[in-house]
Amino acid sequence: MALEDELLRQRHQRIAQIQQLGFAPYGHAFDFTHTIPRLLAGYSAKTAEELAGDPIRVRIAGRIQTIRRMGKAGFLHLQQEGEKLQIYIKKDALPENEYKLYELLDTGDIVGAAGYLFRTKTGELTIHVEQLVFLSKIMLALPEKWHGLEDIETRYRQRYLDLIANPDVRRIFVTRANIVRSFRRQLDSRGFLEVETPMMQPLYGGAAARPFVTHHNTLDLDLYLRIAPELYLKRLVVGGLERVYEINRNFRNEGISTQHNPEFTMLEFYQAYADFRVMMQLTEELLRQVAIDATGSPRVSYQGLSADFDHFNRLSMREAVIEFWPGATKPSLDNVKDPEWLSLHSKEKSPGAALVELFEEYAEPNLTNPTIVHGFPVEISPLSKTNPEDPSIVDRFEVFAGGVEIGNAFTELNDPQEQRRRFEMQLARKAAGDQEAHVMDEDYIRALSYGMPPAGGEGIGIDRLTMLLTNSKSIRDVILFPLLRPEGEIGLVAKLREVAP
RNA sequence: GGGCCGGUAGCUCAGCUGGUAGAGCAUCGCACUUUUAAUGCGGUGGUCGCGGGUUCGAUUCCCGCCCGGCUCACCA
Repeated sequence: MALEDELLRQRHQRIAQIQQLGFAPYGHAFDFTHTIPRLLAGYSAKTAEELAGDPIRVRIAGRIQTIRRMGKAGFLHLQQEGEKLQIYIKKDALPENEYKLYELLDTGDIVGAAGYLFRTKTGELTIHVEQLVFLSKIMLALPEKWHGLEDIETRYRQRYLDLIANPDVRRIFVTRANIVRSFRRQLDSRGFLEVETPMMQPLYGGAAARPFVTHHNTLDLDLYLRIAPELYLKRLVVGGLERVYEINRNFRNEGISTQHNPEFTMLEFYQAYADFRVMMQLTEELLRQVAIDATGSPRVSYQGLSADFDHFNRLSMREAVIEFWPGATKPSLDNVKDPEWLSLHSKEKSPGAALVELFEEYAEPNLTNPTIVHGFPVEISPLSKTNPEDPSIVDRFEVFAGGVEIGNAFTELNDPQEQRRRFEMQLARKAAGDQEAHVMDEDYIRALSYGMPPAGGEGIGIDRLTMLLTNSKSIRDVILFPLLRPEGEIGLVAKLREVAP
C-alpha cells in the first residue's frame, strides 16, 4: 500500500479520535491575544527572570512546524506569518483530554494554545501551555523540514506549500504588495485618480502584441482580453480626468520566458499638460521612492550587479548604440542616423527598426543601473508624438534596469488626423503580415477629435520591477500562480472517497 | 517552436559498462517531564513520469509522448 493511502487512513482515524476527545477536527473562531510576529516583537527582550517574576498570559494560533516528544512532555514550534514560536506541553500542566489531544497531533495541524511565557534552559522564549485547542487537521504530509520544498514545478503549482515551507517566498510577495502600495500612495498624493477600464475589449490596442480571444454568449460577441489599457485611459483624459492611473492585468498571447508571463500587471498613468520630459522627472521620483519603500534603500543589488535609483542615467537610443558598440571602432552619430549604415548592420528593413534591433542586442543587456533611453523611431511608436526637430523620432523613452525594460512613456499623440495616419500605417503593416500591428480604433479617433489636452503617459511593469527589487531571476517567482500546463490526474479525490465514502 | 538539462518513497537525494532499488527526514511502534536537525532501538512505505522497442532480463540502452527548468526566437 502506498504511503499516501496509509497516511490518509491514519489521519482519518485520528480525526475520529480527536472527536472522541471532544474536539472539532475543523474548528471555528479562535480568540488570540497576539500573532506570533507581534508576540516575538513584544517580548523577545524579556529575560527569564522578568518572565518568571511577572507571568504574561497569551493565546496564540498557528500551524505546527515541528514536534519533539519526550515522554510525558514535548516541544512544538508553531508557525504564523512566516515566524515561529515554541510552545511547551507538559502532562501535569494540561487537562487530561488536552494532553491526549497533544499526543494525536501531527506536524502541519493548526492549533491554538494558551499559557504563560517563559524561557527554557537554552533561553528560547516559549509558551508554557495550559490550554490546547484544535483548529484544523492536516491530511497529507508537509515537505521535509530543513531542505524545504525545492522542486520548482511543485512550488509554482502548489504555491501554498511553497509559502508554508519557504519563508523567503512570503517576503517576495509582501515586497510586491509594498511596491504597489507605494505607487498608489505616491500617485494619489499627486492628485491622480485610480480607475478601472475594460479587460474585455471589442478591439484591442495600446501595444504591439497578439491578444487572447474570448466570447460573450448573450451578445454573441467575440471579445479580446486587453493587451493594454492605454486607449481607454486616454479617452478619460479627453473627458477631463486629467491625472488617471490604473494598476491591473494585461494579457498577451505570446511566448513565456523568465521575463514574460501571459498575464502580467501593469501600472499606467497619464498626466494632462505634461510631456515626456515631465514624465522622466516623475519616473525618477516614483521609482526612487518605490525602491526605498520596498527595500529600505534606493540602492539595490540584482543578480550580483547594483542599481541605484538615486542616480538614473539618461541617453538617447542612438547614443546607447554607440556607447555599447562591441567593436573597437565605434560608429559615429552620423552613422547611426544613416539609413544605409543601419541597413548594413541589421536585417530589419526600416532604419528605425534596425536601430531598435542594434539597441536591443548591444545596449539593453548592459543597462543594469536605472537608465532612461529616449529618441525612439516613429515606425514602432504609433501612439507617440513626433519630435519637433526630428520627425524620424518620437518623444518617447523607456526605463531600463537590471538589463530589462521596466517602463515605457511618451508624449501622447493628440492630433486625430495624425493618429488616423499612424493607424493606417499600422493597417498596412498588418496587411503585410505583421500580426502585432495595431488595428484601427475609430472610437478612439473620435475621442481625440473632441480634443485631448497635451499629455504624458507611462506604463511600468510591476512584475519586472518586483523581480528587480526582490532579486528574483524569473518572473514566475514574483507571480503567485504563474501559468503552467495542466498537471494531469492528481488522484486525491478517489483516495479521500476510499477512506471516507 | 528549436537546442540543452531534468522527472527514482510524502520531501531532499544516491543508484557505475543492463542483473530485479537505497539513504536522511517524514510516517508507524517502544523508551524518555526543558527539547530545538532532540536522542536510542525496531518497522512500514516504490506502476523508478507515461507508452513502445531491443534483450534471457531495462530505473539503466533506443524511439515516441507528457510535465518542468535553462536558453534561442517573439515580446513588456
